[in-house]
Amino acid sequence: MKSDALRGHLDALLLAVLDGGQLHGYAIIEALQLRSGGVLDLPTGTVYPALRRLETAGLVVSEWSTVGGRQRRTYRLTKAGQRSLVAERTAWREFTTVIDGVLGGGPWPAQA
Amino acid sequence: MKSDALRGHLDALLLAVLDGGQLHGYAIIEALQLRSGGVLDLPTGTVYPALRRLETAGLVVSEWSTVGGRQRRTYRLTKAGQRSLVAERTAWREFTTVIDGVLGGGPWPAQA
DNA sequence: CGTTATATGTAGGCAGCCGACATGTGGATC
DNA sequence: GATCCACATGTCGGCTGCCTACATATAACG
Repeated sequence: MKSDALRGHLDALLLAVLDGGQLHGYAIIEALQLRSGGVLDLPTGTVYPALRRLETAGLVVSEWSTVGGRQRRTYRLTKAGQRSLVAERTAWREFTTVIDGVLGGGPWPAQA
Repeated sequence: MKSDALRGHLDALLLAVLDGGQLHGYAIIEALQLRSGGVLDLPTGTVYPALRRLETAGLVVSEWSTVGGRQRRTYRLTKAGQRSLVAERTAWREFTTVIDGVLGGGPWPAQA
């Protein structure tokens, strides 16, 4: 899958995995791999800055902890983040409907 | 719909409308509006350069004509373009499947 | 004669994602 | 006890691609 396709949908993915419970960055990457059947393998250079952006936007909050001597920054959704996730899911559905409508139609899918 | 979402899918849209028959740039924009129910309103600054790119890539060819005193550049799919469209449709299906899998799952969609 | 619809095009900018790199711990292997 | 890998976080620079704004020209309508 060409990486450009992800553009603009990354936030939705991150919010979605965090909807299943709080996770730290590394675990988020693993969760995305698992949920996507191994297709999504997002680099840290993509995920970590994205999480910071979400936190700046108030959609997630983070908390440091130490597990087995290792530093972890655990993120969880805020109320605003949950609302945003709902909006993202709706936007995604609309988006796919529109693209499907254009791609799907054979010669011409009848207008209006 | 935020325009970033389109990233990486524009080529597929253009190829798809041209699959219904040859069209000139302006008509392509109108066709996309029509097929999307008015949601897609792509600016000329997006569509025209994209068509040039597709032509450079050998996926479409263009031909000038004059209709009612107005210059038109009409594009049509090449064999490579049709093949590319098939590939784009497949990629789109895989893409939506993956994202749906991540977004859709409630708390956890059962692994592997 | 001015405005709108038709029709094409370019240049510059911005945002998002990624590649490469840097840093540090813990456990296993040799 | 040294080395290597998995775990864990982070930054910076760059590329790519879409959009805004602008420029141009004809036809039709008022």
